[in-house]
Amino acid sequence: MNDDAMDLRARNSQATREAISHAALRLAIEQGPNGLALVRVHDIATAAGVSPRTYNNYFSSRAEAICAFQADQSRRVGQALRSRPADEPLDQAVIAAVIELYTDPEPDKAGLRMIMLTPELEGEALKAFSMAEGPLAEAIAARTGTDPGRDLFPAVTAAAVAGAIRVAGRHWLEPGNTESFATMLRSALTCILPAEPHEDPRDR
Amino acid sequence: MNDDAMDLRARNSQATREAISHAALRLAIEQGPNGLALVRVHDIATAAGVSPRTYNNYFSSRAEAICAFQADQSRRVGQALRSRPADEPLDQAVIAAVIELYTDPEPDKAGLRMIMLTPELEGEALKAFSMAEGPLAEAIAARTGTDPGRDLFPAVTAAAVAGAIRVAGRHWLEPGNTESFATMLRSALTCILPAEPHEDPRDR
DNA sequence: TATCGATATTGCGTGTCACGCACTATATGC
DNA sequence: GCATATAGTGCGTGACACGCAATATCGATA
Repeated sequence: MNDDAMDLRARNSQATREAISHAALRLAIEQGPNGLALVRVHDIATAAGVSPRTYNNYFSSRAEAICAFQADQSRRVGQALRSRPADEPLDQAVIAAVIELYTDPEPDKAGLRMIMLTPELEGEALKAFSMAEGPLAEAIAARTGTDPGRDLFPAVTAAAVAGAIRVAGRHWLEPGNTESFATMLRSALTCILPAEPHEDPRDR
Repeated sequence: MNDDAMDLRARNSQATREAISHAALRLAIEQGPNGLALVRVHDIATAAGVSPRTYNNYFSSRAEAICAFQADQSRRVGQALRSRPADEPLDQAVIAAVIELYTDPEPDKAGLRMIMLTPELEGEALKAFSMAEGPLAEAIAARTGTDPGRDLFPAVTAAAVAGAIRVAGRHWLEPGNTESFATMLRSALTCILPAEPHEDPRDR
């Protein structure tokens, strides 16, 4: 995660990756949610200062490049939860972690709008948000002491959290909306987070 | 939904749609999760008895055709919830509706495995499951008397339910697993369903 | 039942894309 | 400073999605 932790090659690689992804998102935003077809691979590559073939070494579709930032963000949720104090109740820890992660740099409304409101990006956007589920489920399992192999709670909760973030984003983008993103996230997450995992009566 | 409720033309349309989708899924299963590239559009069209161009009138990608059944299934969740008795508590109603819908015809394990375990299908599979969210959120809002414009509860719960179904499916597919799909669904849904919507302290 | 009109199906052409392969340039480690 | 692993690139290919226009087919109505 820290650039210092990576060797020089990996850092360069990461840099071009971000250059491509950033260029892709920027160009997509310029054309708006209905002009995605106008964003050609050649343009993205040129804007990022690489050849089209190189673009394709990093991403296997335009959608993937455009949504890469959201995907990376999602991947960090698990780690964010792990960095919360261990004695914090699960619900508060998750809420705090998510809010911190999604509002530390001012969230990019244009980018989120592009990703969530472009029909051709729907699948990739869902993939991006669902990237949080795996690591998050593990972090939840670690925190609650549940075995993710037997108990569905961690995976289900992780999926629910990812869904709540998505819904919060959607509502945040809605036209007449004055609330902050943090507020929307808290409202959404509160809907599905119990303080402790339920006892499943079927558990053995 | 009832065939009788549709125009004859619409019924034929639906029939070819299903023929194409069915052929696509069948061919995909034959090649397995790692041979999706071998399923050509031409093969799907031929197997369905239509021209390649016609296939493309119904679906705009192979992935969409393959996942169409799951998508249709998801679309029915809202209606299934509405058909539960009005005095049933929300959690029980949702659980009963989902189990009924997903186990009435014996669930197609091979199809589910194909859809959920094929990397190239991941985005489309997520889209398919998320198809449930819209109608389901409306049904939940209707049942709980909440205004989906102001309150995030219906949308968030719908997303959580869709996620829980997904996770249940994933676990159901896991190798050493003797439980029935219904059991997995109940376990998963129990993790995220409160009997009643929470009071959001921020509500006004 | 015969005819008309709407609609589904199809063929063709086009632009784009993803990717395998082989070659070159670059920089990393010794 | 040199050998070598790794990133970047050019070219060629196969497949795909889709617009357009012509045709076949079906369903309703008199």
